[in-house]
Amino acid sequence: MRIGELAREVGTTVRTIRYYEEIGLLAGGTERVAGAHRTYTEHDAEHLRELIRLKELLGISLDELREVAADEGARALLREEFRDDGTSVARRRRILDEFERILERQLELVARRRAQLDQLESELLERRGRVELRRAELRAASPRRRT
Amino acid sequence: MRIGELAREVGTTVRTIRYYEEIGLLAGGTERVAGAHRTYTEHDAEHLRELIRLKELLGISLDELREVAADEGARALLREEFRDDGTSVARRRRILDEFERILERQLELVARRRAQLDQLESELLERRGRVELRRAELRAASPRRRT
DNA sequence: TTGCTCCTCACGTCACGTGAGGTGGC
DNA sequence: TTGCTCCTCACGTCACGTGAGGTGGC
Repeated sequence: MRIGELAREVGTTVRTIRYYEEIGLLAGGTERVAGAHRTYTEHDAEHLRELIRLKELLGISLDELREVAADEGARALLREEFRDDGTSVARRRRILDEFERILERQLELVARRRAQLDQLESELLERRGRVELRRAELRAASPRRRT
Repeated sequence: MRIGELAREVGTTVRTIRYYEEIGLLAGGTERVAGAHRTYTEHDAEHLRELIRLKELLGISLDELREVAADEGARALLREEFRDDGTSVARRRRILDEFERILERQLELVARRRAQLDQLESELLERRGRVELRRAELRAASPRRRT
């Protein structure tokens, strides 16, 4: 797939994808000679979608995102090692530990965001409650005639 | 309160506050002669805290935030009109309608964000579940000796 | 008077947007 | 060959960060 299709598929712009490649956040698809078209796989699309979602939802900078991306890259390597028949059980246990550590970190960021969102929502709901109260007072003080 | 204290209190920077004033998002506290110190009230602090929270949590641009701010400004005016003894009951009803419309709009943005966050979380949890599964498989295949 | 905080430019930076001018594949 | 999408500069923009040089209040 070419860069335009990738952008459409993950809901971003061509410029953003090129920029992420520029700052080393995204590998430039496969290696290519200067001026040649960039090509991407469905796997690249998954990866990018993931990054954009983390950035938008968790509100982290591209620098912080780079760390997450490094985690994801490491994850891919570890996954391969895990699958290799030659890998010892002890080593496999450590790989699983590492996977969990990465996931826990992301889950904690999600939890933190959710807590903030919950508080905002409860405040908005409380305000709406007060508006309803006023409305009830108005009804009690001067009921509207039925038509 | 002066700008430094305001910044500390709402968790932002002096520069950001000045910038928001520059683009007309924030009234510059009370009117002042050029070069004089800006002063703010606790009410200004509330307002700014609100704006920053909406921006960070809902991920909206300062342009969109300006609309919300306009809503908030309108709200302050309407609130005063509501309190005025001369305001008719019918008018008060319409003011309450307006308050609710504004709150509903913000609540919907919150709901949308929450849905996205929920999906991200469920995917992370599912991944963690798969890791746990692998771990169980390892234990079954080659149990670790008790020490 | 000394510190601290404030002020106004004004240039720098991050994360892209937006052409300009040119090349590559169905 | 015509369209479309792609390419590489490179300058513009948004939302601030970061000094430079100077003034104001406890």
